[in-house]
Amino acid sequence: MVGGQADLNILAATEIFRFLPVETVEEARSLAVRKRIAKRTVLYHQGDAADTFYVVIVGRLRAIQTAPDGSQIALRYLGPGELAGYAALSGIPTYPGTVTAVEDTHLFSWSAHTIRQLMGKHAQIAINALAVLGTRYQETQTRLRELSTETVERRIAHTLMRLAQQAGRRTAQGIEICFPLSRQDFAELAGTTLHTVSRTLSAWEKDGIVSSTHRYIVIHRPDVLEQLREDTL
Amino acid sequence: MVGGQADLNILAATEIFRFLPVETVEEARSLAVRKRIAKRTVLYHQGDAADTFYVVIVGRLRAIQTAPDGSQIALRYLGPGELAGYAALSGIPTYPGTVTAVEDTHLFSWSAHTIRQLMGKHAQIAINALAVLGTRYQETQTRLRELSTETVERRIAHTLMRLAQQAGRRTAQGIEICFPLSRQDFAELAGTTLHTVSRTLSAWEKDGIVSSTHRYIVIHRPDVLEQLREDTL
DNA sequence: CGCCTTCTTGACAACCATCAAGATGCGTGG
DNA sequence: CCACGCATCTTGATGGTTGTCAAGAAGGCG
Repeated sequence: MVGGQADLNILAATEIFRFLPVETVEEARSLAVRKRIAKRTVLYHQGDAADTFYVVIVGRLRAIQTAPDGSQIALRYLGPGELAGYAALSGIPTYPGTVTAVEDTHLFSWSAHTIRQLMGKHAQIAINALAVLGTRYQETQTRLRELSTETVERRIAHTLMRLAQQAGRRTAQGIEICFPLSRQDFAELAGTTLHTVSRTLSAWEKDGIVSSTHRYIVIHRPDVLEQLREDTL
Repeated sequence: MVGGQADLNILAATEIFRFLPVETVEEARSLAVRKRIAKRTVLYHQGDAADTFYVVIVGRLRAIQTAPDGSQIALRYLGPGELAGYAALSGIPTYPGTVTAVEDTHLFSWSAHTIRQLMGKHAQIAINALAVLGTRYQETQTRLRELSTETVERRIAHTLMRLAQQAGRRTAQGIEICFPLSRQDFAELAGTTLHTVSRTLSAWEKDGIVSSTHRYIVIHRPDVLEQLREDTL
């Protein structure tokens, strides 16, 4: 389905197809289907049958979960090399969240059946997937604890540092979150409201810790945020 | 290390060694080490090197995560057939939480190295592990959303129903949570305080929805709780 | 039987969500 | 190129949910 040496190199660098013999990556590539989706379009909906598995090549996705009453939280942002649709890997029947594109995004995709067969044939793929899920699971557990025990300000600090780690770009000014993120989006990640996020970031901006211009945030003093996280309130 | 047909049957019924040829279960068993720990003792500590993987045979474990300031939440309760120490599976260097025994507990254990070799040799084990982690990950995401968007009462209802599903026993009176759980323990699961849990359960007890006697809870009217979960507040 | 853990209930206050209104700034179309 | 409109952001005022503090009751275990 997909050809070219470049694609091979790209796939070999993704979190799920790492550490594999070239011929295995080649096999995965030969079974993959390319897909492109435009900014703000939906990749799949919460509740849909989890029949496709994706790897992000270029762009960025946002996974959210919506409650019956309409309120929602952001589960995760996904960038190049990361996998989307873990439900298809795990054999979970329906997607637990909705995934939309934050930017124009290129993907590779496989049917759930295909990717599961690949894992059965090449255990390393399953082991890679396990590493990914383990890491995400751990991160979610930590968010749960933060949400449960910490004040909003510290949670916002945590959230920002996590974003920096996942999607930060070092610049002369500090670390920039390299995709557009509104106050509302940020609030859905931190488990609070856009108002509180706005107030907190304003306060930090006064102190020179961060600055933000139209949906892009730059962290000037990661050390101060780090300290905010650690200080026993 | 471990012998006996009974052990073989037990292992073949666990979530990680399901769907395997007998000889593979046999292989896993031959590499396992038995372990017993008494009520209230620690299996491993948060931050310890994740070098051992466990499967619960009899008893019950509690996984908690502690914040630097000492506050903690319950990540999960683990019963027979469930795995403990997923970090050792995923290649995460240290345990993200502390696991203690709620009751006297029998376990099988493998070194991280051994279990990872087993997965490399038998992809189905890795795929089983993936199913387990995927399910737990999804559950944690749901808890995160609940904690983020729902009122305490609804969260307590959710928590109780989840407990019923994971460790409930049908009786003439209703569904009983089949291990001792203090108000404090419950609060750490629901992400609130023991006071709020106490108040809420008292109110429900007045309405005949639940009853509780010394760390054991019985749900008389699961339907009412279910409705509480769904009603848009 | 007594101590200690667990549980209940009340009073209070703080944190943060909600409501409200205005300011800013980007994109689009004229 | 400019201006209008809409999305986004800021800031203030208010109130509710729920955590915190306090003290006593209940019940099990040694």
